[in-house]
Amino acid sequence: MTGGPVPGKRITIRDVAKSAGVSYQTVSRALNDKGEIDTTTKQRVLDTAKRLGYRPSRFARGLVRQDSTSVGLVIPNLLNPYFTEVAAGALEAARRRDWHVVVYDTADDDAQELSTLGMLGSQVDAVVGYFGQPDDVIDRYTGGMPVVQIGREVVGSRFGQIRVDGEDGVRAAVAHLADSGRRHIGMLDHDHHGKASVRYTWYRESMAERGLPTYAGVAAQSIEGGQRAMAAMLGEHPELDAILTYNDVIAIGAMFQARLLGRRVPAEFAVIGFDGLVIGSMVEPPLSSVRIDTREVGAIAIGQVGQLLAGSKPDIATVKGTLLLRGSA
Amino acid sequence: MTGGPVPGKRITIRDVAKSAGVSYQTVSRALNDKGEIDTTTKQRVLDTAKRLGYRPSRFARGLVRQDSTSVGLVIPNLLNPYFTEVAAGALEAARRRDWHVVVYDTADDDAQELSTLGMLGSQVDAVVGYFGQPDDVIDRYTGGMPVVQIGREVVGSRFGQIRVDGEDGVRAAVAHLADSGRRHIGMLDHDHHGKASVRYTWYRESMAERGLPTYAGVAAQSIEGGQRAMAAMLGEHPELDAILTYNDVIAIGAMFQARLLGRRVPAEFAVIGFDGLVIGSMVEPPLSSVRIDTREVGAIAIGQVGQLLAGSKPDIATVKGTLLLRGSA
DNA sequence: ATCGGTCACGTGACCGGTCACGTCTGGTGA
DNA sequence: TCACCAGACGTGACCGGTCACGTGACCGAT
Repeated sequence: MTGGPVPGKRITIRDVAKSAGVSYQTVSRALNDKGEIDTTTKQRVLDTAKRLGYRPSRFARGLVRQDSTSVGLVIPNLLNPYFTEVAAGALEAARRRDWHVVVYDTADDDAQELSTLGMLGSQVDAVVGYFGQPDDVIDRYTGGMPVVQIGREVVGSRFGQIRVDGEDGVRAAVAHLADSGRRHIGMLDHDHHGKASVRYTWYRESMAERGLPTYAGVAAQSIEGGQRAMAAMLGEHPELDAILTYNDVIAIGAMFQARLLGRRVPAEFAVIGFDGLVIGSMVEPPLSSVRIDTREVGAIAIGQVGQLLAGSKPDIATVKGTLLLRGSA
Repeated sequence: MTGGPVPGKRITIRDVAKSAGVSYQTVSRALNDKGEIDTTTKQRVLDTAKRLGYRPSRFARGLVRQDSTSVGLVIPNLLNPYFTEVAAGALEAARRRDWHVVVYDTADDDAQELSTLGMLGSQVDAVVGYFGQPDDVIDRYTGGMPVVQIGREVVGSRFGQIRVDGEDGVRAAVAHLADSGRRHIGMLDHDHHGKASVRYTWYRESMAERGLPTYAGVAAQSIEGGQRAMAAMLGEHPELDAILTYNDVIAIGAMFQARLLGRRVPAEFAVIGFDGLVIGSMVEPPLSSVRIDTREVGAIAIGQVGQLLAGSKPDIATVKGTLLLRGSA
């Protein structure tokens, strides 16, 4: 009557069989609703299975009947809509091939990333994602599995790669700002690992071409992060009349903070983000941004997985960013 | 020299062994960096493995060494920030227990949901999520696995359950609107399966208590959906001076549309959403809402999984919604 | 009475790995 | 020279299921 699962040992199909007085095949039949089994026997088996707290092993089950391909999508932060938009794009593309996608959040944490990659090996057939670790580490942890990296600048690994090329977009953004009379254009980069992003490089080069001074700051990739960084930057450089940001999330926070500090946007202060998120059009004023086609990024990633699984190494794909003017600049 | 993976058959560890002229145990040693193997042999094995395109079976590997618990989180739509906030809460709680969480998006599609649940059985140890299917169907597809349902009104199944109780919050919202002189308060419900949500019931009862007329509309759960529904509703009932919505995403679209149609918010037209999303504070004006503690929902869900895995059935948990006034009402 | 067919169930093999142990080889000390 | 030992590798069992097939009981038909 007590029953209940025993802590130490796993309950197998054979335990159920023994307890119910049948062979394990009969248990399997009862569990999987196959025919060729007496109704009363089936019920008895089902009852003892429940009483014993039996749960089938996902591995043993998967070992026999091979499921469809499943792709792991590793993203640093579910709360950043950019990643969920990419994920949605990948989901959609995978759906067309009848693949499954499982999403993993690494919380922007290196240890989590490794732990995730480790378990990934026994969960999916291929991995797509944004990784912080160097290639060789990822290689070790994924153990030969197809891997597609998004937005990584390092080239020439065995992985599939998608480059996000926002150079023209950033140049256009700077041009737009300068042409509308802005002279003190800053940039809020990410604060990741303490090294500047390529986006910052694009900004600096564009500014240099025009002989404009640069103002650099870094922000945590959240709305609050953008707010704090904007407050600090405006405190230090009140003369600023425009800001570019590493991404839209930071931009939204920055714009919000700038308005809190009395700057009228876009009249006195212009904001241009990066990503072109949908929610950018809902803030006030609607956020201008260097837009990336997130859906396409996701779709390309899935496409590269297909090529890798088929055994060929795909070319590096490039997705270009384009300036999207909405209202904040 | 050609090598390459053969399409039809899976390459096993024994294929590699045969091709390298060793036993499969030696291959296993080489692959797993175990000792007791000659360096040159190891290299030779590694080379042939790569040449053959060998990839270890995730199932066979998992069968032997049992990995840590992993929980599947099934959500209808990654693009709705409410779900990603809940997911983030669950991720955080799972992280504390050293569990893994994999996120599945069902695209609000019944077939996808079933297909996902089916594969889930061989991927995770427990499932948490928002399901559209009736309990018995879910029961069949999950095959005895612990399941925690969020936001389902049907009670009394074998699953863990989390109820989102926004009744007081909705009542407070209606009270607030009525007290500030609104008389024509409508509600935009979801359009799912054609049946009204409990949130709508709460609205209707609150309105009835005050003897106010009700105005009902339905919206797809997206910003555009909210826009369209709001446009339709204002077309039909221009006298409306306030709107409640099924969730914040709809509310943001609705508010945006109301302003496009010339309504000043909150002066002439009040909007109150449901969820209390972070991005609600970034729109103009900041969105008032019946706030749900998404982080807590995620954490409770993981807690219930723990209880179910331990063999006990948790009580139904209830998370209350509270009125959060920000600016749109 | 014998045969064939169906039903309910059991037996063996297998999926693709890992682990414990056994075996073989070569080198070393007595 | 021989026993001993350690390193390198192979053999068998096993993980927990599913599937193809075999077996025995029971039934009606010939």
